[in-house]
Amino acid sequence: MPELPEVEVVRRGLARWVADRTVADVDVLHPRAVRRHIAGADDFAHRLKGHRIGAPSRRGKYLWLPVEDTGSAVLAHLGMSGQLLVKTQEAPDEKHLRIRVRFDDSVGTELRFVDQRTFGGLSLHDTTPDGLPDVIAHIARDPLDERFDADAFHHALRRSRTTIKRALLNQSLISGVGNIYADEALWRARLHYERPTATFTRPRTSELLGHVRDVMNAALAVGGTSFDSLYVNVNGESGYFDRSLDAYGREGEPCRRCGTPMRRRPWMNRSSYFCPRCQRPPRPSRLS
DNA sequence: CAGCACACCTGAGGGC
DNA sequence: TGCCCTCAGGTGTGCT
Repeated sequence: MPELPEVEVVRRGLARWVADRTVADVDVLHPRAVRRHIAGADDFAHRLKGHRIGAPSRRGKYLWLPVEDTGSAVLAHLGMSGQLLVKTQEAPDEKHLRIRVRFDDSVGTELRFVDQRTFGGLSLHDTTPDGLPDVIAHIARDPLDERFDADAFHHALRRSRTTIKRALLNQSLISGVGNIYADEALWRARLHYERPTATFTRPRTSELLGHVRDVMNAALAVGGTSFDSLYVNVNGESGYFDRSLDAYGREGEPCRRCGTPMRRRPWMNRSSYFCPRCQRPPRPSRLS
């Protein structure tokens, strides 16, 4: 599942292989891939055709490509299985090819949006004065953004009657963290996923944020190393990062700190992985 | 209004 | 062999 580091590597690939090229033609092969573009597939294609693509940006798991001279941008979310691939025009279509973008140049490559489970998609939106697509104005800055507001995040934790993993996955408080990196950061911070946030001290919040950044930077470092070689990461063919995970998916395997078998618990229609010894559950609270 | 459940998808994998 | 069930999970929506 693409989370922030994966999306950032895709963004870098787009900056290298797609920015500054002019769109010749767009094929939407599956309507669901543009479902967030309310005006429909034909409108999406028409509004891109003939326009030059600017430098890609990212916030959390969203990335966008400015469409020059239009005040709009192509917003992309990869969902759970989406990939943005740069392929030669001769390459055979992928089984789950949803959108193809051809360019008006002689480079010989095209941009493809491929998505098996169709949770992701592309859409065109007006941009706010600071260049952000209007529909993601509610998405918080991510922890790798130098303007991420750690104080605001901490105060939101204090204010909320929620638990820490819910807060980490709440993209309006902190963006870019998904189920995998949430479990990883909580394991590193020795925090149980159901710990209430209202009592977090500032040092505890800071330490957790540090672990979130560390685990993301580690993934980014791995993904960033091979990104120059080909289109390896922008096309995702080698899969997502070879993550060396300490918590996620390790049910029954020994905790890498204390050796206690890791556990998996159903949680919000997904799973939480944790060490029952390092990450003690909070005492039941009478606060409702 | 905050918090939470649920719909949306498809393919892999396990049980029988 | 094949059918059915479960699981994977980010986001927007709608309900309490």
